Amino acid sequence: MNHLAAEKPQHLYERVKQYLLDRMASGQLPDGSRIPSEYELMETLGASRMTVHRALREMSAEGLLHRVQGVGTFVRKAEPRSALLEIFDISEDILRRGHLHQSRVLRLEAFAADRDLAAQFSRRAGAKIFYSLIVHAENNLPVQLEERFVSPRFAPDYLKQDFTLQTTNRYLQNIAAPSEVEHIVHAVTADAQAQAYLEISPAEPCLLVERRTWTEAGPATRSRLLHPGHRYSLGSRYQPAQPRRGQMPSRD
Amino acid sequence: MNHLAAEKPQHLYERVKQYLLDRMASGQLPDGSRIPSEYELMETLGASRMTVHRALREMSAEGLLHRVQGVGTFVRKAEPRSALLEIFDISEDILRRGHLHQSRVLRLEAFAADRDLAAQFSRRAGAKIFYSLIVHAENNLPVQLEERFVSPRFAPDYLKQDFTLQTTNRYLQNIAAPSEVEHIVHAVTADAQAQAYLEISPAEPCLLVERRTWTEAGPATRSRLLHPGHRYSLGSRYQPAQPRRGQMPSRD
DNA sequence: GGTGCTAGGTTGTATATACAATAAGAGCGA
DNA sequence: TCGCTCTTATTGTATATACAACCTAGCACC
Repeated sequence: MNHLAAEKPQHLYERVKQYLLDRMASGQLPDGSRIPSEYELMETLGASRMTVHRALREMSAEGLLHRVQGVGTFVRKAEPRSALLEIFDISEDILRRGHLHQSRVLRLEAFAADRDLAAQFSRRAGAKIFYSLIVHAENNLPVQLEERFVSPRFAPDYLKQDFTLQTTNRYLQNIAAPSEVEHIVHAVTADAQAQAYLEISPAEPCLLVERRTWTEAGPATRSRLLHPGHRYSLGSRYQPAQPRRGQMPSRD
Repeated sequence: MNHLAAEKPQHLYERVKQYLLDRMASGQLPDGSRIPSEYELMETLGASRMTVHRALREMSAEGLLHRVQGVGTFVRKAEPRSALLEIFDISEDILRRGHLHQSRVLRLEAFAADRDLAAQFSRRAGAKIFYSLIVHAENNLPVQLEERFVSPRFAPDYLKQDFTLQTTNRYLQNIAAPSEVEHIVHAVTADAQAQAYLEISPAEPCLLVERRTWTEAGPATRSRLLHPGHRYSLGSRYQPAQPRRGQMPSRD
């Protein structure tokens, strides 16, 4: 548990990024302001221009900076492209609306993975994988069917938890933040059992969010979050930062 | 139609990318296969290793390739899905997969807005609003029905454009980047007409992305992007930035 | 047979250098 | 004042080089 925020990244170009992120966070480089030129950063940080350039180019691609050839590099308001899917803890979502959140744990068990599932967790067929199936309700109306596979290596005590008190998501986040996350959003129809759990009609289209996470040690979790289409949708709203004058060359 | 595809990228590292995309599209580099090493590409394409390396690193960051130090570089299967909130230009998405993109403009006209729509654009009922309805196809299969309302104040020449040559998205982006964007993702069933345009069955669940943009001058566009659920999904994959792990919300 | 070491191939990072492309401003002249 | 050119600052691309990190396969050794 790194209560110390400033663990130094290993690579130099990452330290350049970190340096700028820190200064942006501390307010020394506010939104829209111009940051030091590549040459200045080169001297300040003792890195070569190519290394500084790489760091800035990547931060530009990530939407954190905006660069204009011949002019300079500017701070762009952090683009919460992940706001839509980064957190995705259903209970927080519901509580934020001031509604009642309840979980019903339908299954919580270990089982032997078939070949496909085992392969996704980098195991041999038959390896033990934890499994949970939970219905989340908002004001007593089901809004999410959460099916989750968890690597025992990642969360050995998964089966001992009481997930009516704490969501799986929060529990797993507290073990270790993933180093990589993948989300895929589908529109599907639920199978008969899922329809029963969610108390919906057969014709109801559903949003299916497939979420997979990895840590440095390998695959950690795989989940399928099924939402009734008429009760739930995903949204985000944000302001991309813009340079004060002149229009930006569309895309960096 | 998409003469865009044949256009030679100007920069060398982009040509390296294009070379690989072409070979991936033509089947010479199937999903999962190993691509030539940096040294081999260096000799084949006459670029330096650093340039090849940059191209591969970027394609890896884009999710097109998978690289393992000490082993090699492999083609990662390109699923038909768009990066969730980053690009959202369907043609770029399709072309990036090396597929054929075609647009069919069904309607492109002005009409008098009813009260609700007018209110969204901060106008009085009866105000003139531009409207377009376009089907986008990937390899001759419809993948998106794009319905769009545009403020005449924002894009006065909207109706004069040929949107088979340039997507609405790209045209509007070139006018001015929005200062604010909102996305909402729903799961729905299409109405009869949309089913016909998308060539899907009545039971097929669809992803509906509602997108609204604003500029400093006020509301600019409002769109509804409808995707057949079995042909298209939205996805994102990323590595959370380092400082984010275990980070406490600015208490110091 | 197993174990450990080594060599070779591949990707990852860092640097110095060179030149190109772009934008803003200084200076100058009509 | 207007318009033009030149200079300067800054970012963008390309290359050669060096070394580090990592994986695999093969081989010697016990």
